[in-house]
Amino acid sequence: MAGTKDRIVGTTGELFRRQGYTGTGLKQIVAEAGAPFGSIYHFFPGGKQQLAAEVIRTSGRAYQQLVEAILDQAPDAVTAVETGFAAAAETLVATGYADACPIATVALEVASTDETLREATADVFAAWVDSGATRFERWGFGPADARRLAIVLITSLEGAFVLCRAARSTEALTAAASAVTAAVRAAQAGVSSPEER
Amino acid sequence: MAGTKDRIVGTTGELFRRQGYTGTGLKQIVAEAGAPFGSIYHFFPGGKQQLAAEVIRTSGRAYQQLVEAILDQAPDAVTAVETGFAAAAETLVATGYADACPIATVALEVASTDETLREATADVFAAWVDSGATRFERWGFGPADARRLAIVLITSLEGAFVLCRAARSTEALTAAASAVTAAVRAAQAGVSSPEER
DNA sequence: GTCTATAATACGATAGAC
DNA sequence: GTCTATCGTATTATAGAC
Repeated sequence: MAGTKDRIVGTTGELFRRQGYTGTGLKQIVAEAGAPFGSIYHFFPGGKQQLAAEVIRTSGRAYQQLVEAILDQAPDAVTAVETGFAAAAETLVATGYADACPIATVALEVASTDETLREATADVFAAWVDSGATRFERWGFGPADARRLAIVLITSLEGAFVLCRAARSTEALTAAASAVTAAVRAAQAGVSSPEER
Repeated sequence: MAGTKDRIVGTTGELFRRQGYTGTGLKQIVAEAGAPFGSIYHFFPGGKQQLAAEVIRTSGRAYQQLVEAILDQAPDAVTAVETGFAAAAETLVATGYADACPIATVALEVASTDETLREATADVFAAWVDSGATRFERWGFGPADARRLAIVLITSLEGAFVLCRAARSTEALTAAASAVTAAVRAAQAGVSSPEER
């Protein structure tokens, strides 16, 4: 089965991840999705922008669930972080450094050019932060630390993706993971400033 | 003065930072640079790709010197990190969340679509890492830790830029800074893996 | 070298037959 | 609801006058 609309959203998500928003044409989308051109404007009367908004939210939700599945298997925060970054590195290599964050490229493109789509990316990131914070709280951190660590986790992952895709190397993911675990351990020790040791 | 070529490169850099590579047209570039259209192909026979390659390397070098100037004023690594992230946040707010990393958007766009430009972005990031590593060595870290911390610094900055520009908030930069300082302090303590405590 | 006009093509979007 | 043909307008790139 797989309805035409879902097929359009799915392939658009893959194309956005590799080529970005402005770099992906509607013609290419329908060609790769095996859909007639008119279907886009039938399902998305708002055109490319409306399609993009739905793609951002859909792929953002899917990626969140993927990461949650990995994090929820880990017994503690440090293990979760290490497993998550290792999985990200594996995916990156397996896809020829193409499949990293599904919305980062689009997020940077639209941040200063399209307010509607910027809000869509902001909503996705906010949901990711909430999801991560919930898990850090489960692992015993207070609300403030949990939120901060969730942001650290996501920013480190996003930044590493940028360097890894450019350099075609996973080194940045390894380095970033070490910083996140350092931040986690510092919070576990109850200090976000130095002192003891 | 300011030669036509330099003016084209400069405005292209500003446009790339806000709109990305595919989102910026050559017509818009010459219009904003106050240059005739033909000048682009006079100075850059290779067209948009050659112009982009030069813009990536030029703006990458400029941003590196800007960051180095900030880092070199700090007495120690932690102060340098904190000052650097604070400066980035100030710039971000002052420019309406437009001026973050000059090449990140382009780097993600071309990573899987243009091998020539991907290499240009990779070279820039590599130079940044070397520059940062040199400074961490100056602050007393061994070569391996220095390189790792430099990568941590850059990835954290890049990732925070993504979230900050999307959310129009500097919270991610603050959180990211705390992780970098945690990583720096962990390296200072001589442990990058757990054990003692 | 500077600048303009234009070619060839791709874009997003629309109209309308089926 | 599916599909095609097409409309304007963008794009990159080129040719050629000055």
